[in-house]
Amino acid sequence: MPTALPVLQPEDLSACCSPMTGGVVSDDAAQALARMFKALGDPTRVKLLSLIAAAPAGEACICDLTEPVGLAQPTVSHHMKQLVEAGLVTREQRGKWAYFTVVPEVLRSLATAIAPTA
Amino acid sequence: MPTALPVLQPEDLSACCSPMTGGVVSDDAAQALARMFKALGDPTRVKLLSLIAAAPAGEACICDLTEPVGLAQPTVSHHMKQLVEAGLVTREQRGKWAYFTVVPEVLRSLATAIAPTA
DNA sequence: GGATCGTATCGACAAATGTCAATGCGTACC
DNA sequence: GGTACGCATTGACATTTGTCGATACGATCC
Repeated sequence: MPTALPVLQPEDLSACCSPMTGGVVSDDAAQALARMFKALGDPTRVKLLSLIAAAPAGEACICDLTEPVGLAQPTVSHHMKQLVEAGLVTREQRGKWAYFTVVPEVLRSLATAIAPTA
Repeated sequence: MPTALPVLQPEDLSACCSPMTGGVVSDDAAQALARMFKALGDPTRVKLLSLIAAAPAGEACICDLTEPVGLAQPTVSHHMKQLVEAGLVTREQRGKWAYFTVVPEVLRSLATAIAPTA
């Protein structure tokens, strides 16, 4: 990363997530959308998101995720950082553990952005 | 690309596109989903998809796309190949021109896959 | 304070990605 | 046939990405 993009905030959704197929998107919107899609563009991260969503209280810590995806802890931590920076997941520190939760509004916005208008 | 993955077919959708957040996805589903998301994980390709969808008959040739995205013709061709291989777009040769069209069913499936169940 | 545990960061590395100039391949038109 | 045009492929390059071991940071517990 050249200059460390800021974490995407839910407030940015209005600027990005009108349907992609309902008219040419602006450069900024394309950038914001691509940022989120890129975060989902790795099988491990798709699985991580799915694991978190399916976890008991809709939240999971790194220790819950390492074994299911079969990767080393630093690698999982790295992937989670990507998901957080894309705004798809939030991170909350509780004691020694970091709990991750999906952000449904962002997923919903992404879904509407991708759904064809026709 | 190590071994040139086959082009994703719409028939594969059932295997991949149940909601990501409605239970842990299989490795195959994660792979298929990530493949499509990765194709959308570049601002240029988001814009290309948007341009095609917004084009007069819902179709566009490379020559229509080069100028709006401001990239060289081989680069645009390369990006289009990615979108086609991900199954998001189809390619049809008519005379000298190659016409590209979005595949609404695939976009719809992707949208439902990403939409939170809760 | 010291030990332990869960995460994050760093450094390194191979592999993949985005980009372009040059070139090849079909198709249309003369 | 020859020429022009649209597009794909190739080769090259810098950048980014996914991965891990080693290490650092913070919180908890003794």
